[in-house]
Amino acid sequence: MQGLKRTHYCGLLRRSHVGEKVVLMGWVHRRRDHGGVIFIDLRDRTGIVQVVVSPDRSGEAFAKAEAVRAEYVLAVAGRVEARPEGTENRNLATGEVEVVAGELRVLNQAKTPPFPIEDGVEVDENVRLRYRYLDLRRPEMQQALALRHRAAKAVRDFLDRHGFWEIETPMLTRSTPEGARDFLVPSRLNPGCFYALPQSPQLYKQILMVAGIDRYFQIVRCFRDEDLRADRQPEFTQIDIEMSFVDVDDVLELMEEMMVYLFRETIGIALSRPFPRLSYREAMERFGTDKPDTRFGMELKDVTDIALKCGFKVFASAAEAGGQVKGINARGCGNFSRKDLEELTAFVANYRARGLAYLYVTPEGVKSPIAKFFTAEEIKAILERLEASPGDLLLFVADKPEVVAASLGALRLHLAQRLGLIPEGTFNFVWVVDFPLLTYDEEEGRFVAVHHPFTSPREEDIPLLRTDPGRVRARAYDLVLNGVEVGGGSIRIHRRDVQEEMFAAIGLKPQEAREKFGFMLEAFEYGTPPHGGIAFGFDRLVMLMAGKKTIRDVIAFPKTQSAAELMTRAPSEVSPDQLRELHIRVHLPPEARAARS
RNA sequence: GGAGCUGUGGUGUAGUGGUUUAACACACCGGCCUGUCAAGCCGGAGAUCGCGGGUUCGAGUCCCGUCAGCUCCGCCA
Repeated sequence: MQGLKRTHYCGLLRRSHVGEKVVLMGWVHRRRDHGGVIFIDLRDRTGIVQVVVSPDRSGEAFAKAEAVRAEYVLAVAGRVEARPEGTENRNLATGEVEVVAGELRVLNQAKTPPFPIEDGVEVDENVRLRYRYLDLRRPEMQQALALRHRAAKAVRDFLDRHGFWEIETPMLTRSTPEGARDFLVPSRLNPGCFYALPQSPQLYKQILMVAGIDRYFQIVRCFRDEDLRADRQPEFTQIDIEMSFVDVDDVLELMEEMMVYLFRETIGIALSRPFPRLSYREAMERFGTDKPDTRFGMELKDVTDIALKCGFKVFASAAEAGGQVKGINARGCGNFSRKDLEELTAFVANYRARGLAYLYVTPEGVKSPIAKFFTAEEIKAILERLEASPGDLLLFVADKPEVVAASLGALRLHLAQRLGLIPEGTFNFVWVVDFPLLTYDEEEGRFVAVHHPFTSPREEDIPLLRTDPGRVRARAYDLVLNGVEVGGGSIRIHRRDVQEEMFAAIGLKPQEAREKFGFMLEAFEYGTPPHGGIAFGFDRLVMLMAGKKTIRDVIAFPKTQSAAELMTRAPSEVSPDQLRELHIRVHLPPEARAARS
């Protein structure tokens, strides 16, 4: 830096610094050349301060400033002065002062950036990711990363204070059945064998409980080779936690405390405890999802009983076939057009709903093509059930329960967004508890674990494992924030016999179980404490705290939907030598081969 | 695997139900300018419209395919 040493950060200069000689280092945010005087907004991660370069103060600095361009890296030595009366800038934290340059050095030049380095830009994400180092210069991105850092720090501080040890677990692990697709890593020293990157440190953290660690946590990268979403990346970060000698309430209470601490320390939000709890069943019934957004109403209402006896065949037959008919009240949407309804119908079709029935509620009664199929009493009952009043629009789906829940649950969110019903800046936590332990997978033709195969069933439901697996309730819990699943965990099975029953219930033969999880079963024979834990999606938490819509905005170097990293252009092909060493031969399908050439 | 949206100078957009020098703003370059802070004024350069094919006398515009980004379904214990 040509002998200069930075004394202050740009964004932190205040009136109290007036008169001080300072040396600043930073990037040229903007240059305003008035011919006789040049203003340079100098930016570092703390913010911006105005540097004044005048030929009256330093002819040499002025000459250099004339050649300076956006994003040049400068060192500026000068004096902090109060801005002349009337030239203060209230939009700037440093707006009361300016630095009058005595000396200016260009530490580096810069090409013109491909997009402006400022907040609120709507640049193609392609371009942002390709030039991520420029994207990350934008103040809002830096604030997001700073928040992420503070959040991690708060979590570490809290857990440390509560006796948790942060212990690292392997990244090169064994591939296990169940769950997401694994990322595999070939082993050079063991030809034909592969490691898997961890989907989570699940097994290790339970083993740590067997090892008597008592309280463990880790802020840890996890990998799942599945398709991406706004809140899903192939590698993501979990706050992974496990505790011994605890039951559900112990975990939930401590984790609530942690959330309260986290939100207060990072974004100054006071959360109130305890967080509400909903059973899985109630969540599905009222919101059509196991991760309900409770920031607004418009809950699903069941009218299956009315539908069963009504003359509308679509409703009646769905109800008779063991399905459901449910509706939501889109309040004040009586002005929706034919076209609006077509759009909504297309929307629910995404969730395999075959149609969307509607009733306009007017002062004169209901208006709807299906109204004629209902008696006056039935209409009255429906209006009461949905708490309808004139001007409302009632929307119904009749189908299998899963389809009704998925489509109306999504429609509820969609309408709320469209109608602006979702209050910004509020944080509604809710625990969802009493998940089913198992669910039947049609494709696999067997029961699969809803959570994971180490989740403990409720004690009283253990006998059902053999007789009626679908009815077994799990000692599992999810933490949901504003409709986003931010965490989930369970009390684990700590007895070998129960674990074996569980494996049997998911159709894992004893021999397979021994092959895949033998180490675990063996460990469980050596004195395993009752234990349980939870893992939080750290990216999702930070996303919500930062008010972002995608976790990409709180990850320094995220991947695109096709799992590519546009800056380094990963993934890439590797050399034949590398493959040979790993004993791997690539066999591409014909269409991929065509695309390469 | 599937559905939808987007793709036009560096960036963001406009672009007639088909034909001219493809328009605008910002950025960029040059000039002027001593108090601006989205500085201002004057001038200039810069896009064959993601890519490929088709229809047509003629395609940024229509059709088909493909690629990329995004949102969603499936998938994600």
